[in-house]
Amino acid sequence: MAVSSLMPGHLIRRLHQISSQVFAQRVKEAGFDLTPVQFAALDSLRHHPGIDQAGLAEKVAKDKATIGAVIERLEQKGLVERLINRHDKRARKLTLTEEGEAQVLALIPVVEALQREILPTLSEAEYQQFIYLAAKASGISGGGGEG
Amino acid sequence: MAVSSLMPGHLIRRLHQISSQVFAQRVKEAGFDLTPVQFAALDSLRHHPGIDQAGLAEKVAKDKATIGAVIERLEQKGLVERLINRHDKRARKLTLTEEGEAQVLALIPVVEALQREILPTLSEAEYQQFIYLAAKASGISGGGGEG
DNA sequence: CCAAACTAATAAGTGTACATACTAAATTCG
DNA sequence: CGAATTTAGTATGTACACTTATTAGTTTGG
Repeated sequence: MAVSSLMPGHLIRRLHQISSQVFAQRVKEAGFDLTPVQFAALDSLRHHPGIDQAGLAEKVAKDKATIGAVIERLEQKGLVERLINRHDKRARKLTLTEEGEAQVLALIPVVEALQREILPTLSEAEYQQFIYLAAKASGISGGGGEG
Repeated sequence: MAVSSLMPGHLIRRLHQISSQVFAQRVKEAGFDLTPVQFAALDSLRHHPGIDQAGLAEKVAKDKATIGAVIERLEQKGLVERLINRHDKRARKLTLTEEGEAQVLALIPVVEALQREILPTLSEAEYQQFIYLAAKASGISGGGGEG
């Protein structure tokens, strides 16, 4: 078989695709129109109201140019408000609109439920092991604490 | 912390980013200019010369529209040749050029070596476990065979 | 044989994702 | 205070990744 097939890089790309597809399908079925990144941004915003784009970019581990585009679309959908910070006119304070908050709250159980479907062939023990390894590898939790 | 942070979907996205970045850096250092997908396509082509775009799309688990664009770029770089199939004028037979084959062969050890760097914080046992779980979850190898 | 169904590839449109370059504003330092 | 640096955000360009629609060619069925 091709050299690359069993390598982490290739496997991760495949999982990323599967994950995106499951997410898109379930969210659409639930009657919403949000991508994984848009949901992550909204969820992060719910926990950090008033954060600026650079701060949000760091929270969701994305480029600031990417986040700019994501926020742009969320603003157009009326889910996020962008206000210039009085104390720093370069920065924009981001907050969820009522509609934005309503959509995140409605989607949280949907998103939680679909996680298991991303890895349907893993047993429960394997699923937990995967989360542990992926979290450790991605630096989110190297062995306990939270950031 | 944000609801989404410890979910497979989010973790997989982070790993995908890390993977892409490590790949880009190491390949660039080695003096080449190929993305992960371009490498995967070339490697697959090495194993299946004369395949058409739809077939290649299936091999690397990508959309045929995506593969069309990837092949387009590889053709422009002179790494792939695209010839209309005599027996089916809709299809294009893909083959590596000499330069294309040379680049894949030169990159294989580089790509193999960088895999470990994608997951540097995992122990060797954890690394093997991750590959096993990811392969099982992505349907590439549920416990042995090849696809 | 020819219309209908199917298939390979391209085209167009949306959404990440990142690098680089640029503008504007804030901070630092002499 | 004013120049140099840093920072926040936007703009541009490249590269995936997928959906839907279209074009061109092939196969099938009546």
